[in-house]
Amino acid sequence: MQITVTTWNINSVRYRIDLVAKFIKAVRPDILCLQETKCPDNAFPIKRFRRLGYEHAALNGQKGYHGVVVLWRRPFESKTIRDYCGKSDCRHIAVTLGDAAGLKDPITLHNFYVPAGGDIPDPSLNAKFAHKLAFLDEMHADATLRPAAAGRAIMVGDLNVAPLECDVWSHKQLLSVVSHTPVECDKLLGVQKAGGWIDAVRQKVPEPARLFTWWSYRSPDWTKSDRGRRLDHIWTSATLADRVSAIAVAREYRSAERPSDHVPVTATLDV
DNA sequence: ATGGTCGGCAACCGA
Repeated sequence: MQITVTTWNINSVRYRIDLVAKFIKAVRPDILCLQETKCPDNAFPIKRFRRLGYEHAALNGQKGYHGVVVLWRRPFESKTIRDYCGKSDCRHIAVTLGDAAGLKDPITLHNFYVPAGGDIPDPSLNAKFAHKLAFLDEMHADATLRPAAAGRAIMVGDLNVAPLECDVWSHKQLLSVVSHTPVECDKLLGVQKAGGWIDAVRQKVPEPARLFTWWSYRSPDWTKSDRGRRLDHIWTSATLADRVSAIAVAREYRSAERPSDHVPVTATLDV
């Protein structure tokens, strides 16, 4: 069975619902993972997604900030929400795809929204950066994020770290910019290594090819300078790594009317 | 070197 999985930081799902619908009609992903929905569960546009073909939704939203969701055309086996750093700020949701959807060997799918970390890359001066580092430490320590032991798994999301030199427009100029500082890059790669995760995107677009998924709202013309970063990720357990047949970064959505600052990233897998 | 732009929600927070 072939499935396509999309991850997209949508920066308000209600504000950009028509753009999401346009993407769905064009790409028709089986599973859609959104971050920064900024929408409490009781206000989520569930009917619109149902009309677009997604009968099943696993929601973890709140008012105003953060929020993640997984939408699927088929039923989930189970849904799990984990809180990190003692906060219930809607940055994680996991679902299991299994029997009910015709999958003999189940797959756990994690959808993350890692804290951005503020501007100052010093945890003693900036509580938001300290929170980001602690969040990555908890991910590292989380046994449920170790598919090497637990079986088939996919991890997607806005991880808010561009870990490789070719994940940013200028490695040197971003060394002290939050999202590409060595400490957070090391921690994210540590999470990856501890779980035996394979970076599915970099498997298809290997170093040193530059690849970005986010461009700041603050640059007046993002296409001219192309000063982007790869903050959005799709990882698979080693058992699924050779099942990834394609990766697509839908860059053109950054040029949409009223765009998100992130673009959709889609993986195609034979499961 | 600095400030630049978003969305939520109604003054700033978080990004």
